[in-house]
Amino acid sequence: MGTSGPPQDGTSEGGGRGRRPPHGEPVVDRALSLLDCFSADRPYLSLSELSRASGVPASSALRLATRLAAWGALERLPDGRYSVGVHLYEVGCLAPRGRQLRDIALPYMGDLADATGQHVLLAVRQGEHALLIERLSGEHAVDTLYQVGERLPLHSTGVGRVLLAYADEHFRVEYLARPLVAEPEHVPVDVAALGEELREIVDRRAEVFQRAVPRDVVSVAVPVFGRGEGVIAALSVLVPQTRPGARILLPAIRTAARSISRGAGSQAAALAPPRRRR
Amino acid sequence: MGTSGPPQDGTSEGGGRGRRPPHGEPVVDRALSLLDCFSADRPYLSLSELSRASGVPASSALRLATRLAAWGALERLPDGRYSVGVHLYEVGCLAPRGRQLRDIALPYMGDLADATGQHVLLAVRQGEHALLIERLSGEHAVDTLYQVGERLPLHSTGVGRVLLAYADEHFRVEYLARPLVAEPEHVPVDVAALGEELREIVDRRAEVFQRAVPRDVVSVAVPVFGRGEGVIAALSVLVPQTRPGARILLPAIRTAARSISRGAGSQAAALAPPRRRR
DNA sequence: GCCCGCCTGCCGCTCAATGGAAGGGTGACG
DNA sequence: CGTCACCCTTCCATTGAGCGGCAGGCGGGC
Repeated sequence: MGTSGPPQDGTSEGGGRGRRPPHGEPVVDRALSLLDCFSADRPYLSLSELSRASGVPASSALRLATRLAAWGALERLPDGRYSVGVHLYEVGCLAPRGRQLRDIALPYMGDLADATGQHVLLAVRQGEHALLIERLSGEHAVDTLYQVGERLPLHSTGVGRVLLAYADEHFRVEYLARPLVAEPEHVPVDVAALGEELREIVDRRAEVFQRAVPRDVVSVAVPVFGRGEGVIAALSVLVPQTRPGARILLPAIRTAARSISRGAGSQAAALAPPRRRR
Repeated sequence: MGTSGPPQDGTSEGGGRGRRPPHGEPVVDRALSLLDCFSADRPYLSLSELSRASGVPASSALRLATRLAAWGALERLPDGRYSVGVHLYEVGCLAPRGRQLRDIALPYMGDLADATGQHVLLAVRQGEHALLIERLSGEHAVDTLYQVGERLPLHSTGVGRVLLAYADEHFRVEYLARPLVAEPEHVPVDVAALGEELREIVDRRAEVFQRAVPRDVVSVAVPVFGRGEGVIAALSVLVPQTRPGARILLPAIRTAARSISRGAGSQAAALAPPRRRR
């Protein structure tokens, strides 16, 4: 409907030229917020789409996008639209918890995919989500569920629950404090039961998580430890529920996770670095 | 008082606090230049290393790095050093010519790796380099040569030459105009001969490139076309020169490249978008 | 033709960005 | 234990880089 009452109010005084925004947000943040407008569903955005999605005025969005494109964070297509640039992909590959972890894990994940014929997932925790670092699919795998680079909820996926169970207590308590809804079922989560389940995950060093939506699958997930101390990732195999006894896969998955741990540990300070300070 | 002269001179007054640099570079560029300091060899940098490598004063580097870290482009380790953050990896995965291309190509590359037992490479052109998007290694592959995310020279690699041969003429002429040195042999390149070779590459739709350093290998490379018009990538198999007749692999590689082309073409406007403007 | 939406260049007004100096902390060396 | 060297962080006066409303140009739909 009408104008949603933007904060113009009476400030219209004067020529209006060159008015700076009252709440100046740092330039860098605005530039980065442009990058957040892209998603797997929308890999191409025009300038005005970019401007609307980020809330940055068009002329400013153009200036920032031009800079980002000059560096290679964005690319401009012949039709004028923008997409994420390969240089950003290039730099992103240097993320130790991203591609480096993936490179270590890939061979073992491949073995698992061959042996089980199902989906094999590797995820790390990023803030309040589990980020899918890699997915390999065996021959008998069900339809695609998640895309690499996608975020999964911590409370209603196998890998997410493992990552949550091993997260530091402060974060875990805060996370459980707010209302959680299982996706995509849209059912509220019983926090007390989840807390108990998380304790059991730590005890068993594994999680077997069933879900009926969008498909009847069982996720068998285990933690991946980094040089002895913390959990750096979660590894999981996704099997259709029609196949009984997903649990018999556990030893194989554990073995693969241990191999990845060993590989990660042998890397220079890599994935679970020494702690000092604080 | 009034000396509005050059920055340094009247240092006595006010102690020279807060002098701005005469040639201010855009903030966004400086922030992004911090990201360029990381490399496969140096995935972890302290603040002062970051400051020295980028040329940004320490206090400014701290401010920028803090912002980048808040967004997830950087991560701060417990020991105070920085690394590239997973959120950047996440966004980088949305690069159509990066991960999307890789996802399309991976199955066919896997088949090639299984069938040949050698290294399979996929690269795109990024500016004046070939960027290695993916590498798969078969069982009999020689030692690792290149890392994913690494840049290769256009004039002295198999994939590079293919990408160069199919680049637009303007770029190609400019590229050949400057002195080229084959790496890592450090031998000047015969530009005339290279130009001729590039024409042959287009004729044959393939390149068979031998090199002795650092290892005796033959690269058999072919172009990957995107929806009919341009070349979007190059696909190559790397075989040791001890195995005769690398050429017999050509049909298999061509088939894989064609499959990738088909996959890329079926993607929405994806990799070789419609052209308008300019 | 007329309208609508998008991209782009323009330009005076500010305040966010700037970097030197200072403070605190840590480790190496003698 | 004192000295030195290096690193990270906070502080702050200064100022030009960033800002966004406006208008012109372009193209597509009706």
